Amino acid sequence: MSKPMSASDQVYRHVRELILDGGIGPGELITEGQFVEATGLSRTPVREAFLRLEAEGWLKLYPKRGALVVPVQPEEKEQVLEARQLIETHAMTTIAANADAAEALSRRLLQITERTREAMEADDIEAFTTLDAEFHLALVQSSGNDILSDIYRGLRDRLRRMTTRSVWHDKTRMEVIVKDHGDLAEIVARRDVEAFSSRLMEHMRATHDRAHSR
Amino acid sequence: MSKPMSASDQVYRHVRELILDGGIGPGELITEGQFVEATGLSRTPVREAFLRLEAEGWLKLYPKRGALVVPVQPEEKEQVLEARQLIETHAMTTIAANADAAEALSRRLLQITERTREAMEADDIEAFTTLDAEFHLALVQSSGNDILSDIYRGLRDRLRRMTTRSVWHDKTRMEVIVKDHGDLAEIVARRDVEAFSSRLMEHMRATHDRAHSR
DNA sequence: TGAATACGTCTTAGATGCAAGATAGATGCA
DNA sequence: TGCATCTATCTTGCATCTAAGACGTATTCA
Repeated sequence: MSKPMSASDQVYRHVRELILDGGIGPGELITEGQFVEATGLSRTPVREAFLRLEAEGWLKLYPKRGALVVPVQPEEKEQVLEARQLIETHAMTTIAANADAAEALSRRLLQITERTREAMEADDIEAFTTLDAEFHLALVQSSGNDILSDIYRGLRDRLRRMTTRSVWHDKTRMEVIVKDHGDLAEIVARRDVEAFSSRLMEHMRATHDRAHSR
Repeated sequence: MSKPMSASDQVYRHVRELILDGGIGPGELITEGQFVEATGLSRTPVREAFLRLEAEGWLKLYPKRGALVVPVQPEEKEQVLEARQLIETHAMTTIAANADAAEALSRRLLQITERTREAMEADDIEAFTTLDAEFHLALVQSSGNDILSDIYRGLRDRLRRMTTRSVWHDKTRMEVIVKDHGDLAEIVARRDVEAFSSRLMEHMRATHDRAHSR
């Protein structure tokens, strides 16, 4: 890996990972001191990491009090899902206008899906989640709009914090995900935007929103 | 105003404004020292501002060398416009599903447009641009998705750096903007998504993309 | 002349010092 | 006891210091 990995980068990733994986928990109040002790570094890099995390919306800094891990609003999941749906469907619309692109993408997606299935069979959760992300990102990226791709990545991170870990450990659920991805790839080949949109909606609901009521 | 306005906040806004208004120019290399001198503050707050600006994508920090004002990619404007179009149209789609909401929004938009016209006639550029932003944001916000609203705000800032200042000083152009907004508000009342989408596209092209060729 | 290298300067990464704001718990008073 | 206030402690905002990386330029050597 080609990483400079400065001290503040390390702290940044460390804290970020804790937040995303739920190791810290929304609403919790953390301090610089905690991580100075934990990492053995000085306050400067810890401070910089906190600043960055605040800029990205994970923390809210309260002067002389500490840093609050921004709580997840109840409506946030709905909104993130809506935004992801919007961007992915838009990408699909773009791609559907070009038969060659659609075919190439479909092949690529099937390939990723195949690797995802292998990861599942090998019980490699790490690889599975990475490939799941890769699938959706490949779709968005193939539309060629880097800005939307960046936004999409951000949305995915936000969702990650809200999705129960158990999802990625449930074999049945993993199978459903692989099947969904296969279906979606096939729909891409057919360039059927409508079908794609509704199938994607089901897929995301099933994955991230087990107890969807409305 | 309810602003804590810490030292680093000040530097942050100062530098950010310079970048957005073109006072610094893409591709330029700036250093902490410059702003330490300019502001009389110490390196710490300047550094924090730089960090924040990097996190938001305005600067790229090169270790031991300085901070590069991220250059605008030639395709970036296209992509930002596409993303804005996507989000605004999506908002319109949501709103069109609810007759009452559509009517309320339309009224609100006409109101803002009226104030915009007044600003134009009073030659108050500052107020004019603020109200222009308010118009579009009101539209997006009325769809109720805070996350999309935040994203939209970010897109607007990016665009600001790419839009010639002259746009906001050209009386003719200002008149066109006011007229466009009036049209859009009226289309919202009619709940005609298709018309809205194409009218919006024209509007944004005319405003931000004078020399659109493709 | 031309390439390698040594050196001086500029700039930042990170450590530390200091002072002030915020809070919780102790203390004093009615 | 109940309430106000005082104080010790915790935490951060900002300043400053050290050291090391990156470059440009001058110097040396062939």
